Parts: sequence; structure tokens; C-alpha cells
Amino acid sequence: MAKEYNFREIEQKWHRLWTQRQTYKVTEDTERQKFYVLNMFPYPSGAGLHVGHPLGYIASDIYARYKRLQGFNVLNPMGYDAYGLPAEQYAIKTGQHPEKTTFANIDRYREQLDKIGFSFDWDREVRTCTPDYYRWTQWAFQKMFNSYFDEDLQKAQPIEKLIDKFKREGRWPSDPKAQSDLLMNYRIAFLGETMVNWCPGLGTVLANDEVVEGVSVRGGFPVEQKKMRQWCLRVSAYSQRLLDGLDTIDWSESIKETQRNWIGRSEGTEVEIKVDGNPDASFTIFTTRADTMFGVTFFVLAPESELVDKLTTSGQRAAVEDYLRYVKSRTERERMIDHTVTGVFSGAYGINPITGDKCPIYIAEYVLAGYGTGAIMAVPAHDSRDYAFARHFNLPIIPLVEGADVSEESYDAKEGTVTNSPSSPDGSVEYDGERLVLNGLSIKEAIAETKRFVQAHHLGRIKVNYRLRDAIFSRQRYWGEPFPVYYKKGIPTMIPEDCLPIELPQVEKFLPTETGEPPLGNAQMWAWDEVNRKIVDKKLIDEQTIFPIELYTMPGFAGSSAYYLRYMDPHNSEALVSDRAASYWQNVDLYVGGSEHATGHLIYSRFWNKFLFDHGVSKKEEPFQKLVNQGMIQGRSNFVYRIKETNTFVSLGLKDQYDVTPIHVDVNIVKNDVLDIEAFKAWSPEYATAEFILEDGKYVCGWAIEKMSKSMYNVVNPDMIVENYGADTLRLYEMFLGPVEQSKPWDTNGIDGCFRFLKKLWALYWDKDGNLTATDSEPSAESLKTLHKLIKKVTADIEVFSYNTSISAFMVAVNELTQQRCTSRLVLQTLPVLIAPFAPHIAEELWEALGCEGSVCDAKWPQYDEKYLVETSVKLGVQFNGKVRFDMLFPADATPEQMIELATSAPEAAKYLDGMQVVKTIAIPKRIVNIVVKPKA
RNA sequence: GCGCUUGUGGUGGAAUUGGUAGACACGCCAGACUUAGGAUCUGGUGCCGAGAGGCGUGUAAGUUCGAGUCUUAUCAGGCGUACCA
Repeated sequence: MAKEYNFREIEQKWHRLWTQRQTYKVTEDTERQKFYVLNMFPYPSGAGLHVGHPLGYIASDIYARYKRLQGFNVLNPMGYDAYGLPAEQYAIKTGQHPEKTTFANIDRYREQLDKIGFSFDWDREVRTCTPDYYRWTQWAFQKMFNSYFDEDLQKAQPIEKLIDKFKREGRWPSDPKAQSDLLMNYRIAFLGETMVNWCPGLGTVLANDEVVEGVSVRGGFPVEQKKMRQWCLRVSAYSQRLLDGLDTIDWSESIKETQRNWIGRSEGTEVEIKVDGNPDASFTIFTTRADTMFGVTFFVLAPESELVDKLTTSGQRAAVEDYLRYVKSRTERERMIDHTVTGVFSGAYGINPITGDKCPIYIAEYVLAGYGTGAIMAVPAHDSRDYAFARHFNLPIIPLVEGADVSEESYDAKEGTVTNSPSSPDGSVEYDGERLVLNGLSIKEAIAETKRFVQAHHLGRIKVNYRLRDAIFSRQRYWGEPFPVYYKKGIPTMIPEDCLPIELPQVEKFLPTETGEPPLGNAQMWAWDEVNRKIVDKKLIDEQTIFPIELYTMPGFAGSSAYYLRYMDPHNSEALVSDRAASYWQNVDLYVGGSEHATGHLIYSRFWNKFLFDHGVSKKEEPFQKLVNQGMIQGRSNFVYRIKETNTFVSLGLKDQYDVTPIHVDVNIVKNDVLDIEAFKAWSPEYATAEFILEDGKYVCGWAIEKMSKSMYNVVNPDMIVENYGADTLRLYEMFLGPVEQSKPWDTNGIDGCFRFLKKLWALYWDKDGNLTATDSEPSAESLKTLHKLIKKVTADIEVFSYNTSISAFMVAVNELTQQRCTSRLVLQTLPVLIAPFAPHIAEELWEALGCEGSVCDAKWPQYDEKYLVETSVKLGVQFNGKVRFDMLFPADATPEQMIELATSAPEAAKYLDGMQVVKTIAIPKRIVNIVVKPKA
């Protein structure tokens, strides 16, 4: 009786043994080189894992196991991003504490993950919602509060240095409130009165990356702009370093480009504009097109700008106020979709500093308060937005580029030769004793020249602007890290570091209080006793020694910004990470996760790490050296077609003959697009009596690629695959589906191929009586060639994450070895090592069956030897005029000349050479023989 | 609008980086074994054509002895972003 591949038994056995033997436990080992592999940790949602989740985990696990086999000391941890909105909203609905549901979800995730056979060191698990973890989130926040960004050094410094500086300069106020207010302008974590994205639907503020197209990412509720006092992180201070760092890391060009755009560096010029007849008022505009100074025909202020009130003349005040009311009434969303031209004249005129021309100052919503200075010089000829505005208000348009036709639209391109600048008869203008001439220069030269001129004559300065905003760091929510902050007579004060963590207080209700306070307002024990250094009942607040604690909590990205450091030293109660562990593990060598975090987590984390790097906590400026973005797994939905007003279903190929309604059908009762009719009848009572019109005796379903979602009945969870085929098949198949980085629909159709492959591999080791086939016989030359070809291919493929092609190579190799009836122990012992990263369970089982020592995880990755790959002869195509005419064998070491000689003298060549003359011959060893001929004259 | 990215059989996808396009797998067809098969094994399978042969990597041109790969234009899909001056 042949021995069966019993994946259930094998996988259970090895899960048990791996745990018992602590196979995946990692410790710092300075003898060995480290390698740090990391997955973006999951948010444990109530729905559990679906087949999309493990894609990245499998990909990184393969790499981690491969590196381990190569002798590296590999850190491959896993944990949970456990704070988040869904758990809180579930709590609001059901009254269940979010901690309870979150921990239940985590247990379910763990159970599912364990089935797949990852090499995670679970001793290092972190959960962002446990006090021993968020203690360090709070600690980092306090460190940011106590730091400022030194522009000259371009790094974070202790706030005390700044205080010293103020004292030296005599700018240090004596009043504590004034001190606090002054420092708030510099602290890296600071309280700011800023315009925030307020989402009434969620009852909280959101960060920029949590808002898309004017609605919240979670829930899709409208978002409005509101001025609020909030904790913020001065991410913008790190703009330049965040930008520069991109050149030092190994990420895909597209994600780096996304971050570059998000940071949005633009080099431009700030110019002071004086207001006609109002010597006290002046404003500053920002432009990247300094060359267009001579085309300015008006100025525009953002409606939110403080200048609006200052500049509006009494005659225009009523109109301006009307306009401001209109702007305020519009939601962010309306402003985004509707780009109709609106604006109002302020009554004031600005003076173009170079020409001295007076131009009207308008107020219009197309200018944003939050970017640049909130004021622009408008050059309608060369900016499409200014152009639309000028057309609408009948303002002059002055073209400044040779050949630019601005009768229909503006000429925005930065290419061409400047003309008309200035438009004076002699083409120049004198200012402060120097003549400025731009005519004849290219636009780029003109920009540089104007910058120089503006700078030299103190009309303004060169300025670099970034689009990147400071991150709003507080949320009006319950389920998040509490701030270790109390308000001492209104002054935000840090709770002493040695009193951390400040634990999340228990509350009865998770909604905001009736007075509109955040949910933490419901907590009774939420006041800070400064003398006894502990949390006390808020009834005791006396504003002398007992003060209220911050009611906000931190946003989701707080806990996920430095978790990779905590994995290095997860049980340390003295520090986020010990110096020893941080020095050993340095940073993440390979980070795997979705590209949807490009402008969120991946920016915040880089910022957070740079901050900790400035303080010597993190040892590398960039946290993630190489990033691989796994693609999304989309759902593949199946449809059945019900003939209208009947309970009869018609197969796909025949549906056009009827009037049908397509209905989503659970993909789990469809195989290879063929419906399991009995399962369908049992699926819902409605279909119990259904009838079917079949084709070829089968019911064929239609299909579509859609998002994986419950409502489409296309969610496939990994447990079912593991149940039916085993974890090794699941692992292989997820990788075989296509390149890791590519998004693709989940489709179970091909899974049998991977399952068959494992059965074939298994069959290679056992004879028909169930005995091991392995013998000590010398392997045949062809078996050695098969093996070494495989080693070479798999090694090269893993290095570039081309797992699908390495699996193909395994399939070919196993087929070849089966045909060769290979029984050589030497070959049979090498295969499990090669396959171990992909299918660890079967690899362990075979390794053990062969009587090898220890775990296959600790084996040595084999080296290939070119000598087994040498060909004695090689089959090449012989081309005439670039077309392959016949194939023939050449000695592998033939020189090009010999190849040409052999090819032209071959009998098959005669008919192509007849009546022709050879013009040119090309022979590339191991490639091709090409002969160019033409008819004899 | 801007930025990035992808177009190859019925399907997922290969192609040593400019050298015999379609590896491997699914599906399909034929056969073997079988009471049976959603098991296993063998062979076939880009398209047109009976055949020789011809045509084929979104489309059109170009460079080259030779292009899926390089250049230019163009079309289509996907992702990101949005009045950023």
C-alpha cells in the first residue's frame, strides 16, 4: 500500500513540535548576521482573516525562512494594531467593552494564523492596546512635547535648549501661561488652534489621509473644516528629511513618488506687496513663477485670511461679508466638486513692487488659506485658475511668452522664451538703480533672474514650501491611547514619566457626554493628584493640587508608528527598546504590506523614527530599508441566472435565450464555475425547490471581479482551503497565483495543480509498499542537472520575490525526477531544504523521514555547481533574414565562426542559400545563428 | 487635470533582459485504468489552413540581421492625488 500524503496529520504534528521545540524563538546573537523581516501588523476585525491577508505574510515568511537557511539570525515577529474605530462602534452598538471584542478577535486571528505555519516568534507579540505597550507610545509623545526642531541642525533638540536661548535673548516671559504659549509654537508635539477635518458623523477629527474626496475613509461621512484646539505633531518640520530619505531606501518608485507628491516640496519666491493708500497694510504672496511678475493683473486672498478684514474698504464691506457667508456655507465636498468661479473685490489695490502698477485685490475661495501665505499674485495669461477668474471678472490678460496664444486658454507650460517683460518701450524697467530685463530668456532663466533680483533688492525672499501638514494627533474617541497630560490651571502639563503608563479608564458609555465632551468625559477616575502622583476621582479637582486630565485619545497611527522597535525588545519594562537590542537589530530589512498606507502609516512611521533617531533611540534614520507592497486580493463573484418570475435557473451558455436576473451565489458552493446544485438548494430555503436548465449536464455560473465582501458572497477564508488541501497547498497556491506585488482576483480554479504537485513530491519518496525510496546510490548525471538547475533558479527567484516562477521550477524538477526514477539520497535530501520556505510542513516531514538531524529550518541552503549544468550540445534556431527556418544541434563550445560554418553547410540550409548570396552572418553562442542573404545580382 | 502603473492564448501568468513568444498551472479534447469519480496516469491544446505554409504580445510607425522587450505617437484599463499658486 502506497503511503498517502496525509497533510492533516503532518501539519498538526509539526505545529505541535514547532511549539514544543520553540523552533521559531529568536534571540540576539552577535555571532550571526541579523535579518529583520516585518509584516504590517493587522487590525483584528470581527470578520477574521480572508485569503487576502496571508498573501503578504506568506511572501515574507518565505523570505524569512530562506534567509534563516542561509545562516542569518532572522527576526520575524507578528502583533496586532488593536486600537481602532470598528471595535469602538461595535461597543457603542452593543455595550460590550471594545477590549473584550478586540481580544476575542485576536484569538481568532491567532488560531487562523497558526494553521498556515508561519515562522513567527510569538514570544515577541505586541498589542497596541495593552498598557505595557502603549506606555511607550505615551513616552514618545512626552518626548516630542519636550523637544523642538532646530532648523539649523535639522534635528530634534531638548526644549531646554530653546528655553536657554530665549533667556539669553531676553525673550523668556515670567508668566507660566505666556511661557507655555511661547513654547507651543516650537514643541514637536503641541496644542494648536488649527483648521481640522471635523467629521460630525463620527464625532471626531480626522487626519488628512483619513479623508478622501471630502468624506471620511471609514464610514464615508461628510467632513467639514472647523477651527479647534488639538494636539498636533510637527511632521512638517521633517519635510526635507522625509524627502531626502526617500533616496536612500529601496522602495518602489511609485510609492516614493506618492510620498514626494504628498510632501509636495515647491521652490518659489515670497514677495512683499504694499497696499495702495494704506501704509500699515501689506501682505506677502508666494509664487513659483517669479518670471511672471510683469503679467500680474490682480491679487487674490483666501477668504479665511486675516488680511481680508484689514484690507476691505468700507464701500466693499457689505459685499465681502456676503461673500464670506457664502463661502462658509459651502462644505469641503462642495468646494471640491464644484469649481465654478466665485470671488469678490475687496476695494483695495496692491502695488506690484517692480512695475509700481496698482492691481485690484480680490477675495476668492480658489486660494487656500493653508498653503503658502494664503495670498497670490494672479497671472491670468499663465495660470489656468487665474485665467478663469480674469475672464469671469473681465480683468486684463497679459501674455509674456513668445508665441503663446491666450485668447482661449492660459499658457501654463514652463517652456518658451520670455517676451513683453516688461512691456515698456525699451523692454526694461529700473528699480533701485538696477535695470531688470527678462525678454529673450527662457522661462527657467527668467525665474532664476527674478529671484536674484527680488532677493538683491529686498522685495522678498526665496522660500521653499511644503504641502505636508502637521498631523492632528487627538481624537474624540474612547478606544485609543490616553494622553499622559493634565491641565494645571489651564496649562497642559506632562504626567511624570515614571508614573506611566496612564491607563485607559473604564467607562460605562462609549459615546460623547451630554455636554459634548469626548467619551473620556464619562470616566469618573480621571483627575491627576500632583502631590500623591496618582489618578483620583475627578470630583476632587481643586485646581490647587488636583487637576483634570486630557479627555482626548491618540489616533490610530500613534501605536503603529514605532511597533517595529518594540518587537526588538518586547518585554523591556525600562525602555521602549534597549540600546543593545536596537544596536543589534538596527532597522527592518524587509517590510511587507499594502500600498494604501503610502501617505499615512508610512509617513508617520518615518517621521516618528527620525524623531527617535535624533534622540539616539532608533539606530537608523530610516525604519524600513526595503518595502514590498503586496497586491490586493480581489473577490471573484459567481452568478446564477434566474428566469424572471420563476424559480428556474439557466446555465451561463444558455442565458441569452431567456429573460434572466443575475443573482450572486456563494463562491464556496461553486467549483471551477460549476455550481454544486445540491449545495445551492441547501443554501437558502428559497432555492430548495429550484429547477435548473443545464448545459452538458452541468450548471455553469457567470463570474465577475469585485471587491471581496460579504454582500457579494465572494469571501473565501483560508481555513476552508487549509481544511481541504492543507496549509502547504494554500501557501504554494497564494504565491503561484502571480507576482506578489500585483493585485489579482482570488480564484480557486488552479489550486488542484499545487495540491497535485505536493502529492507528486510526496510520491517521490515512497515506493508502492510505503517504504522510503532513498538509497545511497550515486545520482545520475541528469538528476544532478535537474537538481542544480532547480537550486540556481529558486535561489535567484527568491531574491527578487518571484515566487510564482520558483514554484513552476519545482513542478518541472519533480516531474523530471519522477521520470528519472531518482532514488538518490543526495538529491532527495536536498529537495526538502529547497521547498522548506514554501511548504514547511511537508519539508519537515520528509526531512525527518530521511533520518536527518534537527529541523529542516536549520539546514543549510544548498549551493549549485555550474559543472552539472554544462551542456555538451545545444539546439539553436538557424535564421535566414531574421526568420527561424530550422533547428539544429551545435557543440556547446563552438565558436561563432564554427557555428556559421556548420549552419551554412547543413543540408537544410541548401534551399535557403540556393541562388542567394550571403550578406552578413551573426552567431551568438547559446543564442542564435543568423544568416542574412539576398538574391544574387 | 496631474503623477504613477499595466496591456501577451479560453484563464492565471512565463520569457535567461534585444535572440526559437506562450514555461508552469487551470480549463478543454482524446485515450488508459475503473462499479463509480470532483481519484490517478498518458498524449494533445495560440489563431487561420486539409496541407505546405501564413498570422500572431492593445493600435500605428521607427531603430535593428532580429523587438513582447528599445524610441515616438496613439488607444484602453488600474491605482494615487486634486483649485498647492
